Amino acid sequence: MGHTPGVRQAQKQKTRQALLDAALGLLEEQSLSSLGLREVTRAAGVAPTAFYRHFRSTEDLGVALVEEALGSLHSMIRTTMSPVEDDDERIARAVELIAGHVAAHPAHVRFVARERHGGVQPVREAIREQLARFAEEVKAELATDASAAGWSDADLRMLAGLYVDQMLITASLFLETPAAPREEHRRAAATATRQLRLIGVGRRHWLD
Amino acid sequence: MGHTPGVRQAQKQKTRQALLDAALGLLEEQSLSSLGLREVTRAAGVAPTAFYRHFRSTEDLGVALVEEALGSLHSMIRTTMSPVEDDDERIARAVELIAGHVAAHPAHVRFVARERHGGVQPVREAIREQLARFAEEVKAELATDASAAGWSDADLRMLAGLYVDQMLITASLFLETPAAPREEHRRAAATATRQLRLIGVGRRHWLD
DNA sequence: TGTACATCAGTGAACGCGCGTTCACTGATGTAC
DNA sequence: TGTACATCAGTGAACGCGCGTTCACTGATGTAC
Repeated sequence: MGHTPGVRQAQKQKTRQALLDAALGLLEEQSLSSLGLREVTRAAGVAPTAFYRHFRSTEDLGVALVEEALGSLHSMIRTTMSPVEDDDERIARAVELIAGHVAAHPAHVRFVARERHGGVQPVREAIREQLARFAEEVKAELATDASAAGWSDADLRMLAGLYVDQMLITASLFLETPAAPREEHRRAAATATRQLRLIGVGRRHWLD
Repeated sequence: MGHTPGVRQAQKQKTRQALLDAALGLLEEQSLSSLGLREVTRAAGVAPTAFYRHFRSTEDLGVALVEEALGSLHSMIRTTMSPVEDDDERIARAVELIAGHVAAHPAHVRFVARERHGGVQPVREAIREQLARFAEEVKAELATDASAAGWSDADLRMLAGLYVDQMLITASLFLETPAAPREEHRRAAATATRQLRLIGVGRRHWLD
């Protein structure tokens, strides 16, 4: 491929992505703290020693996976949370959006759910930071809403945190309940909808 | 110790408990899926081969730990949830109760939070089953409450699930925020209180 | 454009180490009479 | 109570295996002139 500058870098990125993809696949059935370096390179089709050109350890790779996984969750949370939650139609759309995201990126969702409380401290910390950032954004959007008039800063923070947690709970629920058994999937969606509705009711009457 | 029957059995139980305790301690800083058999026996002070007299594998030990950990959570959930949640004083007591339980059994709480979505399927399943049982019990108690008149079965199930999830979220929050920095601990308690209050408000106006 | 040299992503052999599991055993505990 | 035998929780040696890490290397890519 001649003298084009960046070929080397592009190939390096490709290998790096192959390692991340291989690791994410392996993590569907185990935790990061038991993920082996050789296991990852074997699945990625490179020599074990190539790993060190990209990551210092599997922990380091885990932190990189957090960025990747929460990057994809990022857009979902914003879309889900930006409109008012109180309206039934909007709730239904939010639940569908979460279900769609889980169907599209099951491995990312599983990784975050698993490692949020997992055995690798730097990864837990990275997830905690990202989720705190999300909660901040949700809070900012809640604050612009008309129904937030009279809410204290702490109340808004609490509600934002509640929504972020609820979104993860809902995503986990869909993960445990794959689309295959349709009836179960519908029941999961119905439960998530009901829970968001109850939070919406509480929100509407918060200042009564 | 003479001819007293049961001495052998009692000593066996003692070793078994030593293995469980050692494992629980090691699991503060790693996941079950990376916990080693030799590691556990070393920490328990027995030969590696003694392990097999009690468990078939570390997975099997993990399932036993679920019983132990959720046995201790069991009583807490019942005490927390049995009275009406709407009253501020009751909410405050519930939050204190959770904080106290986390302070008393941090390793058990961490284990459940970690392995609920962890990499070991039989353990996830055992936790799922126990939490479903708790939710059933909470639902039954909610149903006896006067304020539950007019609630559908599905609504009660949803609310019970919401409370169980919320309790785990609160417990995790306290776990991440040890009592040491008093200010942080108070803020965690304040957040948990606010969230339960909002759920209570939603509950009171559910049938409006 | 061509040549000579530098860079560096990926290789493959080698290492020491701790792992899970097997096996025959030991000796305290339990049981039969 | 005493004796002879059975049970079985815990032992310790041994095994083959895959692990993470090191090292000197190779050869394609990049750069200087």
